Amino acid sequence: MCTTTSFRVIKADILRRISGGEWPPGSLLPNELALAREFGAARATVGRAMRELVDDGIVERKRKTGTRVRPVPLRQVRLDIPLVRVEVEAQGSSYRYALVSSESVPAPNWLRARLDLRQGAEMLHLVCLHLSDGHPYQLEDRWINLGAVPQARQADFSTLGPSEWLTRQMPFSDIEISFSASAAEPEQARQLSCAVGDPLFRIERQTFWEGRPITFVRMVYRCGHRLIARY
Amino acid sequence: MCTTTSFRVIKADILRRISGGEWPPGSLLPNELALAREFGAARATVGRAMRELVDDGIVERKRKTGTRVRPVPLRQVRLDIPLVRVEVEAQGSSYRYALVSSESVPAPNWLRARLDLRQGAEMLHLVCLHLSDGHPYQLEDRWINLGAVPQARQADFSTLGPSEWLTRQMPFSDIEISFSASAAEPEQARQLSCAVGDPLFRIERQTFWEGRPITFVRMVYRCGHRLIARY
DNA sequence: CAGTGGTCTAGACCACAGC
DNA sequence: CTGTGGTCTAGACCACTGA
Repeated sequence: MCTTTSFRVIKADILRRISGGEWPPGSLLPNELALAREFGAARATVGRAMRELVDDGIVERKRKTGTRVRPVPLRQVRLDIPLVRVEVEAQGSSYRYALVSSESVPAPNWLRARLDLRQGAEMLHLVCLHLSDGHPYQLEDRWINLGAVPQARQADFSTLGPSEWLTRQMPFSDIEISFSASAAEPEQARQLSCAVGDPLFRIERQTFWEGRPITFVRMVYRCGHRLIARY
Repeated sequence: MCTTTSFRVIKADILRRISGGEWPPGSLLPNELALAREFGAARATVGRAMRELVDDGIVERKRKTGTRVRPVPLRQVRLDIPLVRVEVEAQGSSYRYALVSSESVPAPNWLRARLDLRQGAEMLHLVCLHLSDGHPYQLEDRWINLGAVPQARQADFSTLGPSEWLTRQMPFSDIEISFSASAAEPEQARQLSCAVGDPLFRIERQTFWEGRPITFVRMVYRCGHRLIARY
């Protein structure tokens, strides 16, 4: 007999019994103490298995009420947001970066509304192209709040992309990200070598640090791009 | 003095010291025992704080080597994949569902390639429309493998959507999901009340259970839809 | 080999939610 | 009030990995 019982074994066994119908959706599981006795483990070990099942969206726990199988399992994906360079290199392609334009301008109104900037806030506006094996891969339209990140004035974005630069400057920021589809504008079509109006996959991301708006970026990918995840 | 030290406090303090530059990216943290002494906590408590920091992509741990701040923090999003009905209702809108078409056909070649189906595999092909406040919200193009889910023959999809039906039948399956942009085809444009060629946000999802292909679904959203997440 | 994290245990106390 | 999960502790042993 196996004397040591891993929380993984317990988790897997509980999951098996849920999938197998022994504990159908909505039903109540035995309490921690009972399970600990059954598995011959300490209560903390069962607790850890349970905590992971909660994280995975399989069960819900409430004090006094006990542990229930979720009536409908919570499906969730964990998406890694890699740097474009890493993404391209992971596909076995060569990565190249090009700065298309760079200028310092007052924030346009649409951006002020989105980032809650004061009127006339000075922004560094960059357009960058990321290439995979020499072909356009992603077009990056980047706005950096110079009031919050003044050192961006001195940065050289001709060789290092602003994403990489920013993650080094402010590695731990709060982010809102959105995924959508948009039609290629003439300038985008030119940069990405596609037709005007082509459907492009778009990611927009705005970043805050201690409540202050740091940057807004709109990334459009070459035609046909997909973001894939498993769970 | 506070006698009980929560792992949350420890986690927050370590995070603060990392963000503040005390432990810059790439640097080595003190070992668990030293931190436990410093915080006046048990080693397991520090361990739990550390485990969460690993989950959050902030630090890396290796035995013998110790704990390091990740050179570039791993950015990751956790996306909930709700049922359309829940998604619509969460926005405070009324949800309505309509079955557009339903037929049983052999799997077309493109689908056989994607799901690794044998030739002639019989599929239930459904087209469904999900409405928000009476307006088209999402068009669902669903294929169900009748060889793996024969009970789908008897199911009534005129009132209950296939997504909800399937999550009840096989709640715990393996899923591959992809996000992309596509141009509205004539039929899609008609159903979604948009123009042919309009850029549409698209989610494709294929589901397996014990290695067998269960279903493939292609969901296109009304024009302008965004999927939003924070982290 | 020695140092680190990874896990388990037994017991304790606490916090919350139903009754 | 009582039963449940949530957390902490002190100690132990194990597993990996680098020197």
